[in-house]
Amino acid sequence: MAKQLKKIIDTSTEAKIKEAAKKLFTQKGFNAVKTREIATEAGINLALLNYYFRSKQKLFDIIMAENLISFRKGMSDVLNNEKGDIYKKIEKLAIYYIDTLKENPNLALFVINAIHDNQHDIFNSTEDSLHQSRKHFAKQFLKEIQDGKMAPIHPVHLMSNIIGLIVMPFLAKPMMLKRLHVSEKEFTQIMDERKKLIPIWIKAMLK
Amino acid sequence: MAKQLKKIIDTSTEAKIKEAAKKLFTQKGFNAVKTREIATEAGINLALLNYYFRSKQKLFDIIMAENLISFRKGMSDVLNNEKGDIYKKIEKLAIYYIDTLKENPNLALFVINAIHDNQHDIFNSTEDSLHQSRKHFAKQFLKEIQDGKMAPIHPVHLMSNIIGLIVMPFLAKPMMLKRLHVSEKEFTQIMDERKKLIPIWIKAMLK
DNA sequence: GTCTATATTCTGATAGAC
DNA sequence: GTCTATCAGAATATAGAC
Repeated sequence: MAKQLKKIIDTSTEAKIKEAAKKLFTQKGFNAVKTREIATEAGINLALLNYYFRSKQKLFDIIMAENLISFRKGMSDVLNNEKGDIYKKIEKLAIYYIDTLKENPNLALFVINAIHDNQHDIFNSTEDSLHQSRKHFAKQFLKEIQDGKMAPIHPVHLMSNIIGLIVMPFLAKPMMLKRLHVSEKEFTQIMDERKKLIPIWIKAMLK
Repeated sequence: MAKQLKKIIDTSTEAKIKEAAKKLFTQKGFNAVKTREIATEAGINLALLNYYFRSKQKLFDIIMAENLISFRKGMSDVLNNEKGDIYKKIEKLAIYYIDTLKENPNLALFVINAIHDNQHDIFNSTEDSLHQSRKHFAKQFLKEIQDGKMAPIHPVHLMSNIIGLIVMPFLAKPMMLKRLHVSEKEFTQIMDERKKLIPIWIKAMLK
């Protein structure tokens, strides 16, 4: 009880280290971040990092897990609980991820790198909720096709298109800003536009 | 003359190092790759790496440049030289990049990471050819909108959509294969399908 | 729990023999 | 050109005082 309360309002050293590590690891990846950097960013001594987390690797694993959970949470929530049709769900997905990535654009690259990193088997965690929600979404998808409302395409196409349209602008953001002479503020506005546009686009392209 | 011939048929130590470095750097990035690893992969001694390339950094810069050139070459060629309409160009782009990424799926992640890496200013090289070709493509794009053939959207939307649809499946490939139970062969087939589908999709969504 | 000082390992690079 | 041996510095991790 007291323990739980402590955790919630934790502004302790442990929390500070984790926060600093999260910021840096998400931004630059495992190898580019040095433990001294984390310590400085957290405003603590280097030795405390190992005192609380034993090793840099263990600290990273925790950050990795938390990032992935927050990245998946939206998908699980939307696909599972929303009663809407397939395009409504896509809109909810777009809203959730675009808002998340607006706050932390580096999260996209972090997750993509994690997907390619064989060291961490991030697909191991058999999250039943997410698995089930996907099944339901897949059913809706198949029904659309059977009813002749959607062109018969492979699920890989659908998923690639949804994820691609949502995530790619954030992955290519530095290029977009420089090459197309777009300001941060404009970029944010354009991303907000996409929340409405993406479901419309998906519907149009798969008709 | 003799020198040039030598370079073309080079299977020498220098070439072996470069090949090994290219493979590893493209796969894992600069920091994750250790010089000893490159030496082992190339089947040579560690000292030879510095003998031929002076430093790890210089070696990486060469690989980086070559990767970026091969990644841009397609864009420059297509946008510049092709006389087709905007959708024909998009199809040519899709064909070029999908074929390139089929051979080296890691290239996509490498370029994305390079885009985010402030250490290497990859936008500095003022390739006039590419710049000019973009201008022409931009004109075609604007004309489509003025003629009422295309919805009036920001260029960021268009570029995000084109790049997203082409590149995202390769970025998410490990996830796609595992989660959607797709084999390597199937994946390749699906990517080939996308060459024809992407221009059609873009046309449909932007009408 | 927190710090200073230090041990230990890793890593890029070089010297010098062949 | 290629190798072995080694250096110098960086980076992770720990010992031990407070």
